[in-house]
Amino acid sequence: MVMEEQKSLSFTLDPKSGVPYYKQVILQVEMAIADGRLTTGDQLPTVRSLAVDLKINPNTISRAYREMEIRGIVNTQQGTGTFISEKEIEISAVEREKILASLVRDFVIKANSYGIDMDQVIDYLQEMRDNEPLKA
Amino acid sequence: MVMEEQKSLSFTLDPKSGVPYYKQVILQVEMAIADGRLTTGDQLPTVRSLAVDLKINPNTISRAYREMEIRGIVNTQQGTGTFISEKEIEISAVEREKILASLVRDFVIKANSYGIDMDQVIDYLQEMRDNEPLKA
Amino acid sequence: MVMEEQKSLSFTLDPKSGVPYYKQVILQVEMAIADGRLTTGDQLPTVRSLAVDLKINPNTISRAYREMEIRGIVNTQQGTGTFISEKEIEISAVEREKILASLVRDFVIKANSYGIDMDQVIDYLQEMRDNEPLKA
Amino acid sequence: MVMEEQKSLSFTLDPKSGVPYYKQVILQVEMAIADGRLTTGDQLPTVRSLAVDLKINPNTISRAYREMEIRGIVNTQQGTGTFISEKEIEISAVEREKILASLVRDFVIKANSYGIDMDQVIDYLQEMRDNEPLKA
DNA sequence: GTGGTCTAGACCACA
DNA sequence: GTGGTCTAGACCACT
Repeated sequence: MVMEEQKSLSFTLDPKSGVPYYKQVILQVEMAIADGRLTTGDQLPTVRSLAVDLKINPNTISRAYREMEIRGIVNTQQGTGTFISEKEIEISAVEREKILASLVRDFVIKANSYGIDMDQVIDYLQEMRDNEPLKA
Repeated sequence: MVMEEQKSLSFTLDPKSGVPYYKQVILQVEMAIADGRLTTGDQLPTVRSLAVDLKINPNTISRAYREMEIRGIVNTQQGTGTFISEKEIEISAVEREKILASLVRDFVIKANSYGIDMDQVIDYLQEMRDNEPLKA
Repeated sequence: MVMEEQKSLSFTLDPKSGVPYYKQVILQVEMAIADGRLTTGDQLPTVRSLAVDLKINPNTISRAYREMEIRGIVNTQQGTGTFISEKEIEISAVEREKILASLVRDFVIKANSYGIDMDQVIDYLQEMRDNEPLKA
Repeated sequence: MVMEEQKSLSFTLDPKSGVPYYKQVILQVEMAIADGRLTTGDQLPTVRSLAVDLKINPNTISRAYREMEIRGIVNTQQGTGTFISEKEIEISAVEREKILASLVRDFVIKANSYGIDMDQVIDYLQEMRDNEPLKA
């Protein structure tokens, strides 16, 4: 029997990383969406509560949320909250294959600049996937 | 006869990463030294040629080289060029891991934004690897 | 002989309109692009200078510029300035016709809700166009 | 026989306009009164039906109606409905012009973002009008 | 010189 | 209660 690891959504900030706080928040939301911890309609923590949690200024959270709103990642309703928006992805398999190929090509070139080869990447990805929670 | 592994040196910049260009250049040089693609005495591209290659302002390359000079990573000889110095570059496993993680994370997020999930990405990469086993 | 009216780019704010300052700035940039006063590569006023001009806080200008950056309208380079980005619009005539039709349909419905008919709209548009500067 | 001009009453909301929903509703009622589509004694849609129509929270419609009640624009009779009161609505030419300008401006900007310029828009609209001269 | 990030705090608007 | 806007001012990073 396997422990059903429940990867809950919790935000953390690394002050030393050099990455701005608001970007760290965005990245964490994006990753949570990518691996299924957040999906369409889910509510994000309120600006104020997350600010308290992370011990930073509410404006900084606000900025992160606003930026995601502009990008269409989340949907904000005054007085109600901020929610993961519906992603309307309607592309054919062919199209998707094309996009994937182009993304991979760019990525390989970039990884190559850092001396990272595909085996490492694949291993890393598999590890990531295997640490995912069972989706509902 | 075995194909000798050809790890070529090539620079890439990601304008959207938020990482300043000059830092991206430094990082790539360091990684190349760390994994043997560059070694003591090797010449770096000239400021101008690299600037043309990357389509950015030569000043930015200059700054990267200057900073590496200060750190003792390279040696600049007026009128001759910039060369890798004797100093050993230590890039910890942790550091490598971080870079890898950040590259992969950005990639996964981007793929996800097109509705491509990790499984598809992994499948694609594996297929790619298996079909071109000898390509660097 | 006709006076060549030179519609210069000057920003103005209407505090009474209820439209947030940063949105007013964005709208004015967008309109300037739409009618040719601003085009690819043109530099916007610096954050600070525009703030002084409009007598508002630089952060507010910053916010407007940042939002346009995210939307891909402008391109920002640290230490250099903010520039109108190249619009890469590559759509076929057929596609464009489709989009236009759909935009117009939505617009007509909306205008209708406000009791505005097409004749008024057309007149208004023609007036707008005729006030444009001669493009270089 | 002449077609009687049919100015129908229909509500629309633009989520991206930044104008709160309740204000958009009020504005549209006011415009309808101003140009005769609604007149003293006419009944407005019920809160619920309009909320369903516009797919928004009934509270938002309530608020719009409440505010119009306060301003004396409408009369709410418990259990019966909401009716246009006797008060005259004066919407100045300036006000109308403003609304028209803002609608058209948003439309032009949007079209422009797809690479469609004003001339194309005007041509399209004129053609439309000329081909369907009798359509409301 | 340029823009970027963050804070602290005020006040407003929506539900 | 929610998020939105704006200010004032500090400090940092890039050219």
